[in-house]
Amino acid sequence: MFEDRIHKILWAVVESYITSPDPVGSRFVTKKYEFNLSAATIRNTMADLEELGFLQQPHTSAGRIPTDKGYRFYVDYLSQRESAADDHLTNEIIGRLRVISNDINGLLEEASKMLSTFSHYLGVALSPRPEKTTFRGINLFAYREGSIMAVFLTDEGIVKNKVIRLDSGLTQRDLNRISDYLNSEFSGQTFDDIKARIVREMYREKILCDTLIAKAIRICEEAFSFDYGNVFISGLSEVLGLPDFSDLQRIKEISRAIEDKHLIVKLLDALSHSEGVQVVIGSENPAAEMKKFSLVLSSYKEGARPIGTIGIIGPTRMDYLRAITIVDATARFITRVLSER
Amino acid sequence: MFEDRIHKILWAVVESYITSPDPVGSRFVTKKYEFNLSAATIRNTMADLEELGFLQQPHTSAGRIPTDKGYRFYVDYLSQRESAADDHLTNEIIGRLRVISNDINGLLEEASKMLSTFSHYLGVALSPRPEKTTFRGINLFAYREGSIMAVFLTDEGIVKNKVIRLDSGLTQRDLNRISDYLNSEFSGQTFDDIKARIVREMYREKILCDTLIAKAIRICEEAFSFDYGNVFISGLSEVLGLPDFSDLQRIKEISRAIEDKHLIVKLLDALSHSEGVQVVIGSENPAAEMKKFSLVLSSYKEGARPIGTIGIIGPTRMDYLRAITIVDATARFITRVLSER
DNA sequence: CATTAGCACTCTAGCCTTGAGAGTGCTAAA
DNA sequence: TTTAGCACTCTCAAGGCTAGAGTGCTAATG
Repeated sequence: MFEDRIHKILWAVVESYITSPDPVGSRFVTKKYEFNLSAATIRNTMADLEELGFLQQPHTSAGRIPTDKGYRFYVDYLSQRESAADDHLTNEIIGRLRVISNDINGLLEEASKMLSTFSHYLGVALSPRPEKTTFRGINLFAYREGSIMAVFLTDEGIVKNKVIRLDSGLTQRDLNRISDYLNSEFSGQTFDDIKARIVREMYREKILCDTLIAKAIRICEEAFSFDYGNVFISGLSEVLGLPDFSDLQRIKEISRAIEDKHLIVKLLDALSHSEGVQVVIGSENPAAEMKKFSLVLSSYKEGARPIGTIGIIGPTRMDYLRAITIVDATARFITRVLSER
Repeated sequence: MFEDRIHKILWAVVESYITSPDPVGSRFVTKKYEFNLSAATIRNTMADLEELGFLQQPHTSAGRIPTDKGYRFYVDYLSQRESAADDHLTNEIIGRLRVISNDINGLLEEASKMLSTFSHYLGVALSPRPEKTTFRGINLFAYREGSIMAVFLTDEGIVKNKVIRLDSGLTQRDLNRISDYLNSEFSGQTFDDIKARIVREMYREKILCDTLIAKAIRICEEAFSFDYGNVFISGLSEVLGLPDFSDLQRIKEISRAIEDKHLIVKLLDALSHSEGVQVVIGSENPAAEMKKFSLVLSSYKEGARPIGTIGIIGPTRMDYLRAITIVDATARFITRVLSER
């Protein structure tokens, strides 16, 4: 498995600690893993590992626990060997998700619940990043005096609505004409593309000064500027059962993270660019509030384009193998559902 | 204020306990409230109150704390005297809410946050009960093979979308005709009314057997059957700071309540029928999971019709006066916003 | 020279005791 | 009817003690 003894032992310590939250001592290692070495030798090696920054002691004369660097070693090794596909687990997840999969937000909400029930950590699912989705249709309604309600539909099956303030006496007929125009013109393009085009068009129309079209474009300008999408976070009660969250301080930290959805969105958006499942361990985390938690993330795609992110948030002492399997299976499944039409 | 000494003392105990979470003893009452009675007398009265079920002792030789019945006495008295309008608080709430108030879901989400930040308890806001809202318009899109996406707009400014499975080769033109028909036919009616009418229509159309209309009605039937609306719950981190939630057990209870939004919806829906602010204390609560918490609720209305509910969830040891003021102000404000068009 | 056995040392967690403090209930006096 | 007094009860925090686990170092071993 490993060549160096030092790696074997580090691996053993991490694995053991992940399995049960007791600091692991030298004697324990000799018993559970058969290295044919005495406790004293293990002790020396573990002292080395501590000096190298892979392990630490909660206090003198307790066993050792991994540092973030230690977990990193463990996870990197996990990733190296071909992903140990736990087919049983994968199938179970897919089986449960298959039941619903009607509209995408429902699917994502269910996915976040699934992620949490299977992992016993927090499950997170971000709806597709608005600017990456493909425009399908728009409807405009005269909503109140001076306000228009715009309702979008995207290819991904997302419905978004937005109130636009506009001081103009547009009738419902005008609005219908505008929306017909927009639908024929922009349907099938991503919002990113559309925005770029609008900027060009605006310039042209300013010169032509066609009032209706000009107004239409003004509406677009507002309508197509999006805030973040939905975030689905589940599993708080799941997490509270964990030994890692037995003290109030940590509970407060995690619950603050849950309430501050904006932070989560930014974090996940920032991190999820690379291919496949990504693991962020404790202090590797860019956000200060998250430096005590680990993230396991993956993007789901439409075709080849990654459009959104799902993942798991848990303590650094996480069952990474299981978490990676779960996240991977879920992301793949969502990707498949999105391609199936 | 009260005539009977026994009431005076009960009031004092409840108020004192609400102010700070220490069981209140007889000596403490004599000092803080000037009854010109000795501790011994207070003691006797308190023993009486315990026998009557208004107070209880956590253990022999601790002070007394109110039972749910004790709180009920306190709240009933609060309601009797004309609602002590804390104008300052009311204005502050309204001022903060005024900023947004664009679409109703945004308003409700903000309202739930406001309820929690002002009260330091959980803030809850239910979006209007779907069947009570007024239908404004519908749009149908051919979504996938065998599926139709229906998007509704209500007078209240809510957008709802629903995927309808239908194995029929309806073109987008057909769908447009159907939605035009529905819009002209049903616009301005509540979903309750519409449902009733559909049943009648269905019967007629079955006989006439006009395929398009028949299909339209089939769509309606599915489209107008709603699940619950949105629920917005905020303030978990707020609540965790409270002395009432210093032990893990209670935290788990409340977090389970937050995750089980369905329960909250059912509970609030079931309770909010009467006029004005309503207070449900601990064991008065119909749901077993909620018997340790108190609710302060009020409906918001459109015109005269109550269409949704907001409220506060907190421990039974709650600052009821403040909570009532906050809930009342918020509900009134939402009602006003909904009328302002 | 790497490995191991042995041993003294350290630190925690749990348990018990102890004493202070708070509050009660009861009785007898005012 | 109210009050003063007093013995009693119970909790909570602090201190002390022990058992247990694990370490680091040293000297012996193959």
